[in-house]
Formats: sequence, structure tokens, C-alpha cells
Amino acid sequence: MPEGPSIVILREQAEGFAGRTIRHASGNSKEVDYAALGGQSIVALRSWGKHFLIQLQDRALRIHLLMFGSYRINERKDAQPRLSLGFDDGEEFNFYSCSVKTLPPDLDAQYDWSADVMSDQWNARAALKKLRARPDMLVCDATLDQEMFSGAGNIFKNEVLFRIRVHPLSTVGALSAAKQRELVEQMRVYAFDFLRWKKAFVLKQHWLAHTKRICPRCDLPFHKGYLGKTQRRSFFCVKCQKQYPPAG
DNA sequence: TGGAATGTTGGAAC
DNA sequence: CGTTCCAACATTCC
Repeated sequence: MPEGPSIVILREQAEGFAGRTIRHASGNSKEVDYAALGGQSIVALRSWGKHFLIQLQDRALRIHLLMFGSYRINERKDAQPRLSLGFDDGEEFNFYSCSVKTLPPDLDAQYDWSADVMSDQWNARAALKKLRARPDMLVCDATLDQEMFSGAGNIFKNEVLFRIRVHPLSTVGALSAAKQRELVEQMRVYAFDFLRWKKAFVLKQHWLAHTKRICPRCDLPFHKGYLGKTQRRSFFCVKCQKQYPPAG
């Protein structure tokens, strides 16, 4: 379900709840004081990377869908909701198998919006600076770092590294300044490609590397490995994606 | 059909 | 005390 663009879609689908008053809250999360939510209005619905944020009057709720989380608007799944918000006229907003945390209400004080690859406030220069501050980091880990590229996930990693022809085991500091810039730029470009394709239900069709077995550029087999500190699966072409510095 | 996956956290281990 | 590792969580798909 969730990389940043999917959370933007969630936020857009949930827009109608902004300004509404919660009449009843329930769920199986231990992190939520359900009784305290009733009567509070939704001040804003926001997102930061993979975080979906429900700002109320005296607190905010942070929903993270992790790998398997899901939600329904004015519908229910055949499962116990982690969080269920009920509104007038029988409308409801349900979340399943996700992580819910309660936060103080002032989200601007808690989030650096400029790190979110989906945000209007995205700051490529700041991301580049954070990237360059970590020269020993592998690019397969950097592309998943939520402080640098909030909202980027494993699909981003594989697709962007393939696009910019960089091997996942390259170190950040070994990339040229131009390659580092290209990496930051393409994370943002791919974010909106992902969003557009996801909305059109054609995201997978556009994968060039992620889950693929053959390189679409040279027809050689892709390599697959669980690389870096993150140990997430990487798909890459050793001919088309250069390793910096050269291995060996 | 068992295993793996668009992810993160918290606590143990070192 | 910092870091690193690993289990845990939980759903869907092949």
C-alpha cells in the first residue's frame, strides 16, 4: 500500500472529512484515547512522507500503514479496525492493521515538510546537503532514508537508481556532484510519476527494474540482492548501472 | 501453499 | 553508551 504517493492519494480521498466533527471513535489501537476524540473537529488532514496526519483540536493522530495497512472511507472491511472515526450521517473513516500514534497538535513544530518528496515545500538543495553529509552511506540506503527523502520506499530506490544508472552499492561520496544532484532530482521526478501512474492503476506496468528479471536496456539478467543496512531487495543491472567507486 | 513483500519500531545483544 | 541486529507486527498475493 504505502509509499509517499499512496499517502497523498489517501489524503486527497479523505479531504471531505476536513472541518467535520468526530462523533464517535473506536478501534483496537492501544495508542489512542478514543473517548477524547469524540466532539473534536478535524482541523487539517496532512501528510509527511508515509505519515498520514489527522490534526484535531488538542492533538494529532499519526497513521502509518507500514507494509499491510489499509483504509476505507464510508465502507468497512471484514476485519477489526485499528481506528474507526464516525461522523454525522453515518459517514466513517476506518483504518486497518496500521500503526497509530497520538501527537501534540502543532504539526509544523514536529515535521520538516521540506524533506517530503511529495510536498510543495520540498527542498532539493536541503536534500542534497543531507546527502553529501553522508559520504560513506550506500546509495541503496540513502534512497530509503526518511530524513533525506521522506516518502521514498523500495520501489523508488530500485527505479531511481536504474534511471540514473547507478549501482545500489555505490557510496554517496563517490558519486560526482552532478550524479548526486541527479539522484535528488530524480527522486522528486519519480515521486510524481509514481503518483500519476498509481492514480491510473498502471504503476506496475511502468516498473523498469523493481521485481524485474531482465534489464530493459541491454536484455541481460538483472541481479537481485538484499543490500545495505536496510537489507531491502535491490534489482539492478551490473552492465547499465555503474558502481562508484568501482568494486574490487 | 508457504514464503515473501511498497515498512518501522523497540528491545536485546554486543 | 552507541550501534547493530533481530523479532514482531499483519495482509495479500503468487
